[in-house]
Amino acid sequence: MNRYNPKNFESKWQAEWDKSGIYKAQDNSLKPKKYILEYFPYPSGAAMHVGHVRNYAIGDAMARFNRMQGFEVLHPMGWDAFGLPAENYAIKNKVSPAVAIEQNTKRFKAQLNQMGFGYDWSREINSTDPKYYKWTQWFFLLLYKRGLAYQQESLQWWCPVDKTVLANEQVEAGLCWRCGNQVEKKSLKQWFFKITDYADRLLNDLDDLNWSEAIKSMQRNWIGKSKGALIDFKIDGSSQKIQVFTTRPDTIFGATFLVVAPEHQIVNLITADSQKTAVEKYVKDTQAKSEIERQETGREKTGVFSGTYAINPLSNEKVPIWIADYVLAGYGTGAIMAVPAHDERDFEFATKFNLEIKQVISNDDSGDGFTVNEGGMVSSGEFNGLDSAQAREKIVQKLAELGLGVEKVNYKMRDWLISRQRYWGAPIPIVYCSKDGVVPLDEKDLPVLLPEIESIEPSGDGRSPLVNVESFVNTTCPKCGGSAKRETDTMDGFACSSWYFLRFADPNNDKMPFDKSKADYWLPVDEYIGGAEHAVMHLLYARFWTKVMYDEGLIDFTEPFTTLRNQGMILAPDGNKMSKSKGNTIEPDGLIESGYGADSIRVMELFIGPWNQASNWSVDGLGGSYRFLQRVWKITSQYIEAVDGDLSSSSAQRLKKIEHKTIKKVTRDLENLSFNTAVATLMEFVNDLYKIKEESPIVKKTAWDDVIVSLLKLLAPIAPYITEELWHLMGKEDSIHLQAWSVFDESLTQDDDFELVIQINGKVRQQLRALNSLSQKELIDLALNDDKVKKYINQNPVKKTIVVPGKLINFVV
RNA sequence: GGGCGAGUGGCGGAAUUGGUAUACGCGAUGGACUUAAAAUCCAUUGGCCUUUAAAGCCUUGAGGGUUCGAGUCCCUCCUCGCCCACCA
Repeated sequence: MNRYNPKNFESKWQAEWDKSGIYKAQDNSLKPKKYILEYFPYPSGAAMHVGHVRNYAIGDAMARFNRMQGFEVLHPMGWDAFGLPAENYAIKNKVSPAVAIEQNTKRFKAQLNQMGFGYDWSREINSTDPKYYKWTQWFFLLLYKRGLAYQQESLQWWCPVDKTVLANEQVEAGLCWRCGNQVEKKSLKQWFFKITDYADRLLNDLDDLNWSEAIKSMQRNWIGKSKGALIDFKIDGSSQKIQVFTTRPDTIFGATFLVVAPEHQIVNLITADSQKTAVEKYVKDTQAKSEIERQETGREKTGVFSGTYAINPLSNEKVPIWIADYVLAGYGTGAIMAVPAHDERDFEFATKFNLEIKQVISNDDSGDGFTVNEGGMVSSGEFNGLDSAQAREKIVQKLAELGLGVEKVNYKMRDWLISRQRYWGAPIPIVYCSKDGVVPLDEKDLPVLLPEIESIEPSGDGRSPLVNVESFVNTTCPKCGGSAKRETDTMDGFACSSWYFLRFADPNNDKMPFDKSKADYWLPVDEYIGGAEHAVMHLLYARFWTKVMYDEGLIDFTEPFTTLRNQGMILAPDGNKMSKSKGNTIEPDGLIESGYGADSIRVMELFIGPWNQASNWSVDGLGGSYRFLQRVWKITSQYIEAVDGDLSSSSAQRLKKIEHKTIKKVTRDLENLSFNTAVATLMEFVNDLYKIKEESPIVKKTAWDDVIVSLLKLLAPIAPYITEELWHLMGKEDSIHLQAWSVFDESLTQDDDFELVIQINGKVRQQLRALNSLSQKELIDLALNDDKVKKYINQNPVKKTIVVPGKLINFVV
């Protein structure tokens, strides 16, 4: 047989697997199902590098392992092709996005195929296909129908580089999540999805998900639920009032001033003439500050006195009203009651501007009192002596009686802004009629096709390039039949990815987005694999849509992804993130071309370290993976070519034993996603086989049959090509990937004896072989008769003897 | 500042319920094969330690504790990574 040369057979098997359709998932299977999904990729201009590949290598190993274990596996792939990355690539390269997407998907698909990933390509979807986005538009109408899509004019995040608005989730520390440039605020009329209606459910249902705590806490943090109260402060000498939100109504007697955000509408009203110039200047200065500046931490507090006072509703004290940008206009009511004695920020502000600081909670270890969170109420009138937690309720009760306060739950999460002033997205299925106003389209009018146009560059005037396409804009009103204009904004790409996992269950349905029975069979996704970067975007949106679909009765489950797996990043050998701009990407294509083959890369991706930890790519390490596969090739071909003969029964027994031990260990490792140790175990297995072969040469059709079959099967999920090739060289029929997983016999994994470790005072001093059948007393006698042990005990009396059966003895002397 | 996670050889990393620390791989060194190289195969490879051997001692970020026994459990501290960050 030839030497191991992956070039000789990898593309052959790709074609063969494709032809025989071995990865097709059956909708009506009697087997238990397993839906394994990797995030569907953006087919951007940059090809996939070995970092991206890891994601798919993990999913593919899981899919193959589960298939061999008897599950009906759905492992599909598609393209998240709408959105800025694809569009920007198209603009930069002066091609139409549609053409760019076609080229890039082709390239990505070829890369996935050459890596040997087993997808059910009969279910391939593309979010830019009208057959797909028809249903994305259908979901828009569903949300509209359910009162969850609405239009509103307000200040929005605007990216001046990408020339579109962005959702809250898509702005990271004042920067656009896509291009990394500073965003601005711009007032525009926009479409929103009312995700805030689902805030509580999105929060509560997290508890039962098998997701990492990191991602769950990111979502909890993002939803940002806090319980508190709305409290009205009358403005002194006016009938007007200021409403504040606080989580600590118990501290109200310590509220020595109010602070309102500079953007608050009431600012003009409360500004006294004497302070007019100062306030106007402050408000203007604030506007000039970038979002980044405003969000800088450790920044010194700034603010200005309005010149007016409010009345504390319980203490009836006159408290000054200040204007400061440390209060955010968009959260709560945009105004706070400041309690400097018990809030660090208020304390800092009060100290700087010499405002009164009044302690209202104290406890025994309180010191100066300013750090006390909970304790007994002081200086709080009738509430003195109460515990702060109790006072919280009593005070809200009292305020409610006075008609000045009410309990309130607040969320940091805002509604999801989904309009984009860009060309490359699914058109929003809405028309504006001079007679009927805003009119949603009928389902029969879907899809609203995205017209092919020449200039797709956004103008930056807050309108999408589609406004210039008259044939698109001018239409008729579905209600009155009169002339109407289409909405020209397109939907956020995240709308497309909020339901794609359902489409895979029924990808070619042209009557419905999916058939309910198919969705209920395949969904929820059992294993969802991808990076952590989607924690508060895609993963929150998809959960929201799923709940809406459940409420509409389209599906019977409320969470889309039962288990979420965030794989660790593969970094460049220098430890940096791989990126095209840094020029440090390593693509699989070249490695395959130079002879390593896809299997070596796959072994390396999984062997490099725990699947959920970041690792640096190593070219030397890849050589090690290749050598391992070569040894597998060699030992298998020696077995195939061997001449029949005899094998000593002790060698046969040894083979059997290591085979079953290996099956046991690898099975457990794959169940636990411990791919790196599974590979290590297989390497040890092969090393052992070499040793045994050395002692007694391989003979055919004896103990070696099962051993080699098991070796190939155990390796198949990780290295599908070499195992398939060797499987067929052995003369086997069908694909190895459709075979049943090897099972181990527990009794065959047991040894007759074990290495007894003998410790004296906790230090290992001797190791002896001991039979499993020995009693504790016999073990102790065995140990005490050993010369070395005798030497260490040195005739001292043994105070204590600890025997761990099957493992060790510790003598305390 | 808050949350989550992690610190083990020259490097990536391994270690069921506390029970032989350093599996497996890389790198390195020596050897076999070869005219030579590559490839392959074999051996060695935590530190004190410098040629070998024996013996000993030390070693899982630092310090303490529990225990017959701690990488693993508890306390204090240090460092790094990721996420969030003036959310009242």
